[in-house]
Amino acid sequence: MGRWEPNARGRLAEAALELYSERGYEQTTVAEIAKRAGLTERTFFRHYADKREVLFDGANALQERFVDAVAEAQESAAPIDAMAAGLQAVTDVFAGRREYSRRRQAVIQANAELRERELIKLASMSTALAGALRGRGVAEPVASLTAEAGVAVFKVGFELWIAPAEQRELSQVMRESLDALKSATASGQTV
Amino acid sequence: MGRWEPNARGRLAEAALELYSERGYEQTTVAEIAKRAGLTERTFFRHYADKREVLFDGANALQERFVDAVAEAQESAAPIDAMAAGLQAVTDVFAGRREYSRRRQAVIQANAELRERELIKLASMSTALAGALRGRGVAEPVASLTAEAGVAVFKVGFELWIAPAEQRELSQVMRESLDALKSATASGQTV
DNA sequence: CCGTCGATGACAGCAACTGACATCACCAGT
DNA sequence: ACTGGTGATGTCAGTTGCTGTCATCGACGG
Repeated sequence: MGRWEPNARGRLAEAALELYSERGYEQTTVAEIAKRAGLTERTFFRHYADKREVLFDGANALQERFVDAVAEAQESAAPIDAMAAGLQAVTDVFAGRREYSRRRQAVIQANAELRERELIKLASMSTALAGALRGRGVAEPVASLTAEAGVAVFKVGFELWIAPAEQRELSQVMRESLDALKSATASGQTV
Repeated sequence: MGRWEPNARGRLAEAALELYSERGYEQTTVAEIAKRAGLTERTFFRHYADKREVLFDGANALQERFVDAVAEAQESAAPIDAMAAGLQAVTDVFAGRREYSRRRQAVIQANAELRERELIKLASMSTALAGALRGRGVAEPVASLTAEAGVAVFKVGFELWIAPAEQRELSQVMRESLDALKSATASGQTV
């Protein structure tokens, strides 16, 4: 049985998204995913820590890109502007994947456990971003708050981008999301 | 066996926090929690949806208080200032419970599943707060972003408040956390 | 005294996840 | 060509979170 097709991970991820879409996350068993990928349940758990993780394979790459861009932003840039650079950098990870993103997000939003998992990925990003900001000399709690705010902008921007009617580019939506945050947190104005 | 001591829920919550503290969340079985509370495993699941939920009994009350305060803030107040009112209203839920909060938070931070659950509670708050802001006439995406920012301020402020050496009042820490956010999101400054 | 109702116990069962061990293809070194 | 090691997989048994179902018991109103 040492014979194996390449790309086992990818086949598992694909099979999982299909099944979660077709019959729902809870109604899908890991054994079914494994079977569709031509593998066994045990092997699924060797590739993914649990039934949720299979939907979040790209999270690491996304976080790295975000963090690196923030860390390498212009030295003179204010924290919020370093975040802006990160938000722009992250944009092209999703190039040409709007439809895929919609499918995946629909599955996630339909299930609380999956939403939990997404939130902890975002929280991990936030922690890492705060670290990057500290590396730029930003003190706490400003670093953490800026990171949280940046992740909020990403989250809201992304959701706008995958909205049914939306046509604009992700990078533009992100810019507008960031501008909305800036205006919202500027006190003494009625928006 | 219809005989039952009052406060079954409370006893379960207490037993759970104790056991999670003593031997860790994963090393504790639901059967053990139930036994310490003088009940059976089945009864545990009648009171709490799952093994995590037992630590989040107060989440509803907290959210209601936050949301109500935002909804009832001065009509003329800008969104961010309505959030400030909410943040202040929420502080006295924790009055005299700093030590308890530390114990509970230590358990949560030590386990990823529990952190996930906490994050989804905060996300629920954020959604509800955005709704309250919309009720005040705030448009999207400003409402969502303001809500997310407010929750971030709460989260960071709370963590500062339970830090080992911290002595200040929660309401004061919250104020400072909010001020830090405002300065952080004001572009064109080096902080 | 009776019937209903709410909280619980008892039991069976599913599915997520883990540990341990065997198997097989492949590859490097001899 | 033989050999030993390595990595990916299969197999199997077991624990535990969680659910459905039914029975039991005490309280309470009539």
